[in-house]
Amino acid sequence: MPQEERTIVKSASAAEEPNREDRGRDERYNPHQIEEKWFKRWQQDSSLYAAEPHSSKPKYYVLEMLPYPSGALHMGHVRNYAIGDALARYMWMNGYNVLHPMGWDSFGLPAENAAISAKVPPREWTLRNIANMKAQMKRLGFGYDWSREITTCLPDYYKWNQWFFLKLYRRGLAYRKKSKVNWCPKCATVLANEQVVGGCCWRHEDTPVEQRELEQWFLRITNYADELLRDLDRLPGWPEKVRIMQRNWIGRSEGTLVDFRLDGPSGEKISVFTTRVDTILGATSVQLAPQHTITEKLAAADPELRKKVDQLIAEQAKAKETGDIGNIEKHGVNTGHFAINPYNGEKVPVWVANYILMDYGTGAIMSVPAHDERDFEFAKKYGIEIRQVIEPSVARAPSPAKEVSDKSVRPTQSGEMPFTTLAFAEQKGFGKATVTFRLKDWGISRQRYWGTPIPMVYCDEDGVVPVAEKDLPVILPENVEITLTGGSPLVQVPEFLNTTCPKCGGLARRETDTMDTFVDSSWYFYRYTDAHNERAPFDSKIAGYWFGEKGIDQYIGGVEHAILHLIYSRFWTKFMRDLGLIKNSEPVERLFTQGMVIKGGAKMSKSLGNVVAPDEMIARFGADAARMYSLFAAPPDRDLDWQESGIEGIQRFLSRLYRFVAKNAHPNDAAWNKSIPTELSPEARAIQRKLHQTIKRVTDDFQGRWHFNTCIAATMELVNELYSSEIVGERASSPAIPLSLLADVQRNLVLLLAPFAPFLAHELWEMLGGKSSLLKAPWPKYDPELAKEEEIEIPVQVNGKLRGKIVIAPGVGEEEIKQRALADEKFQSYIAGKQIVKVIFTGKLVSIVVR
RNA sequence: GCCGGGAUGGCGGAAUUGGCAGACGCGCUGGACUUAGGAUCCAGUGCCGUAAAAGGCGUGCAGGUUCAAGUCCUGUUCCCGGCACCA
Repeated sequence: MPQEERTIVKSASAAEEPNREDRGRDERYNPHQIEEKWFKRWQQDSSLYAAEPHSSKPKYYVLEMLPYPSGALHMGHVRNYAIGDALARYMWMNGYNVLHPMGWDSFGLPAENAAISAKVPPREWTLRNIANMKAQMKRLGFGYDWSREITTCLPDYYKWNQWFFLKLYRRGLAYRKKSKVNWCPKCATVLANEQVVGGCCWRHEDTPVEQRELEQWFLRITNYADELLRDLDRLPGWPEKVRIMQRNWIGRSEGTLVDFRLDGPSGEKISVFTTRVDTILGATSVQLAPQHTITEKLAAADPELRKKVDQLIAEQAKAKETGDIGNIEKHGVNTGHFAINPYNGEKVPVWVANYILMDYGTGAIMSVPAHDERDFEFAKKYGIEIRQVIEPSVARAPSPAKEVSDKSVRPTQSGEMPFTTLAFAEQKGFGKATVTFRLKDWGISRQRYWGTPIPMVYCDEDGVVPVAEKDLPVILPENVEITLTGGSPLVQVPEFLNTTCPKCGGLARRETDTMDTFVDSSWYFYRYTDAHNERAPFDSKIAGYWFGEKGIDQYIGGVEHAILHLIYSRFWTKFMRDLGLIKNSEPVERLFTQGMVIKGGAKMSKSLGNVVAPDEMIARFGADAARMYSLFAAPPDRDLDWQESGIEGIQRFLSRLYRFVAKNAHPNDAAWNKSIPTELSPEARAIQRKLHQTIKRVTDDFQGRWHFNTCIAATMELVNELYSSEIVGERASSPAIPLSLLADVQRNLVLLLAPFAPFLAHELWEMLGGKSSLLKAPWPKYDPELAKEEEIEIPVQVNGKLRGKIVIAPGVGEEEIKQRALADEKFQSYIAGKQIVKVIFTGKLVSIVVR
C-alpha cells in the first residue's frame, strides 16, 4: 500500500517535534502505525470473525445491506458498516455466536455503462471494484466473516437465482405477459414501475420514461399481497415508518367493480372500481384514463378527440416527470359519447381526464361529484351535474347540496346502500365485490447483459420450455459487446442464443433477457449461512439455525430500501417457506434504517462537489477516527452532517486517551493485578464511581436506544475526569491511586471503546497487559453500589421557578427533604410571609407552591 | 395534495417516564508551557443585563393543561424524506 505509507510519513512529519525529550515518542498517538500493525495481525487470522457452525452460545445474526461495487466506498457505507460492526463486536463481547457476513450486489447497469465508457468488460470492472472495496473494508477494520463472502454476479451464486426461477415457474408464480412497460431510452432497458422516479428513470433522473409494449417475465408477488400486508403487524422490530410505507405500497382497497356500458351498437363494457358503490345514483359522468382502450377506440374515429387526448397524455407525463402527479391541474375532454348506468339505465357522458391513471384499478371511474372532492372539483370546472344522493355530502366541499339538480334522488343515510346496491349488482351480474391492490406483479425481465440469464428456451415445436435443473447454471457468456442500442446484447451472441430444446432436442432459442438485480438481493442473506453449497441454495437446517423463527436478528441499511428490496425479500421468504426450504415467514426480525450522510445540509453529490472520500479521511485521521466520528456526530437514525472539525475532535480524544494509557499503564508492576482495596480515598472513590456510572451509561445507551453518540460522550467524560483528577492526571506528580484501581479503570474504558475504535482498543489492551483477545473479552459490568453518588443535589422550585438547590445524603426521607427545603435560608425571600399551598417532592425535585 | 420524520446556543448534538434546558464535541475568548503554536494542558463560553452580582428572557410560531412542558393537548409555519388524485 504505497499510498498509505506516504501518508504515514506525511502525518508524522506534520506532528514532528524534533529532539524533544520531555515527551517520549511512545506517548504520541500514531493511528497509522497502530492500525497497520493490527491490520496485519488480523489478516493472518481468518478465523477471527468466523461464525461457529456448532455452538452452545446463543446465535446472533447481524447484517448490513450488501453494497453495489461501484468502485469505492462512500461515507454512507462507512456509517452503515460502522453501526453494524459496533453491534457485532458488542454481541461478541456479550458471548454470542455472531454471524456477520458481507458480499457484493454485483450485477447491474453501471458495469455495462463502464464497459461502454471505459471499454472494460463488466466482469473485470466489477471484480476490480470488489477487490478495492474489500480492501477498504479491511482497512477500516470491519469484522466480517469473509469465508462466507458472496458475489452475486458469479455463476455459483446466480445459478440459484435460476433454480428459484424454475421453482417459481413450476408453481405458476412466474409467467409471461405482453404489457406496456417503462422504457428508459438511456439505459435502453425496461424499468419496473417501482423503479420509475417522478416519471423518470431512477438512475437517470432527467430522462423521461417512455412506454413500450414487450413480452415480459413477471413474478406473482400479488399472490402474497394479503399476507405481506397482514404480517407487517407482526414486525414490531421494524420502524413504524417503514411499515406504513409498505402498507401504502401494497394499498389494499375493498370496493366494487361495476360494469357500465357504452351507449351504442357496440355496447362495450366500461368497468369502474369504486369504494363507494352506495353513491352510484349520484354518478353524473364516467371518466377514462387517456390510455384506456376505449379512449383509444373513440379517438381513432375522431381526430379532434385524438389531439386532445394526446395533450392529456402529455400533461400527465409532465406531471409525473416533475413528481407532481398528485397536484395535477385537472383537465378533461368530453368524448360526446355516453355510458349507461346499470342501476337505473341512465345515460351519463363519458369523459377522458388527465387525473385518471391507467395503472390503478381499471383505469376508469364513475364520477360522483357530490360525494368526492376531486370529482366535485372537476365537475364544477366543466359544469357537470352535481347530485347529492346520500347524507352527508362531500366533506369540506363548499355546500354542494345547493347545486343539487331537479333529478335528485332522495338522500339516504350513508352506509345504508352499499349492501343492497352490491347485492343487487351481483344478482344482476353487472358488479361484484372486489379487493384491489396497488401492488403489482414484479416484472423482472431486463434487456441487459450484466444480469442473471433467465433459464428459459423458446422452441418452435414446444413453445416456452424451462431449462432442465441439471443443466443449470445457464452461463452468462463473456466477451460480449455492449452497445447502447435497444434489445439485449445477448441477442448478438449466437453461441448463447442458439441451443436445443430440452423437450424435443430440436433447435431452439434461449431467452435473452436477464433478471432484475432485486432478485439477487431478495435471498442473499440465506446464502451467507451456507455460502459454498453446490447442491442447493443453502442447507435448510443451517439456515434454520441462523434464522430461527423470526429471521435475521438485526438488519441495518438505508431507508431508501424501505420498500422495494424489503418487500421483495419478504415475498421471497414466504415463497421459500412454501417450498419447504425454511420455517420462518419473515426474513428480518429487527430492522434499522440509518440516516443519510450529508455535508453542509445537502446530500453529498459530485455535482455539488461536497463528497467526502473515506480514503482521504483514513489517510488523515485513521480508520478509528473516521468510524467513530460517523457514530458520534448524530444518533444513527438521523441524518449526519459531516464536519471536518468534528472528526478532528475525535482524533484529539483518541490521542488524549492514548497518551493517558501510555503514561499510566504499568502491567509489570506487582500491584497492577491485585484486587482493588475496598477502602479508598475520596479522590480514588470518585474515579471509581465515575467508571461505574460510565459503564452503566454506555451499556444502557448501546442496548436500549443505540445512541452511540451518547455512549462515546460518556467515555469522553470519564477521560476528562481522569485528566483533571488530582491523583492520576497531568496534575499528579505520581499516581496517588492504587495501581489495581488504575488498571481496572483503564481496562474497562478500553473495553467500552472496543466496538467503536477497534484498532486503538486492541493496542491499548495490549499495553495494559491484556492477554486474551479483546474481541471476545467480556463486556464490562457495573456495580450499582459503586455507581451511587454520596450526596445528591435536589433542585428547589418556588412557584415553578428554580430558586436553588439543597444537598442531601442518599436515603433521606421525603418529609425531611421538604422540611430542609422550607427551612433553607436561600428560599426565605421567596416564601416568607406567604401562604404555603403545597410542597411537592417527586424523588428528583422539590416544588413549593406559595400564594 | 397525502403519508412519515424533524425544528433546541455561533455549529453538530444532549436532556431515556412531565421534574435542574444546553451533557459531549466543534468553534470562540483568556491563561499556562514554548524560540514558535495550527501541538498539549487549564479555565470560561445560551441571550439580555451588571464592575460583579441581583434580575429577566430562552427549545420554529400562537394558545392551552399542570406546582412544573423541549417533552402532553389544539392550531400554525418552515425544512427533509416517501408517494398514489388510489376512486
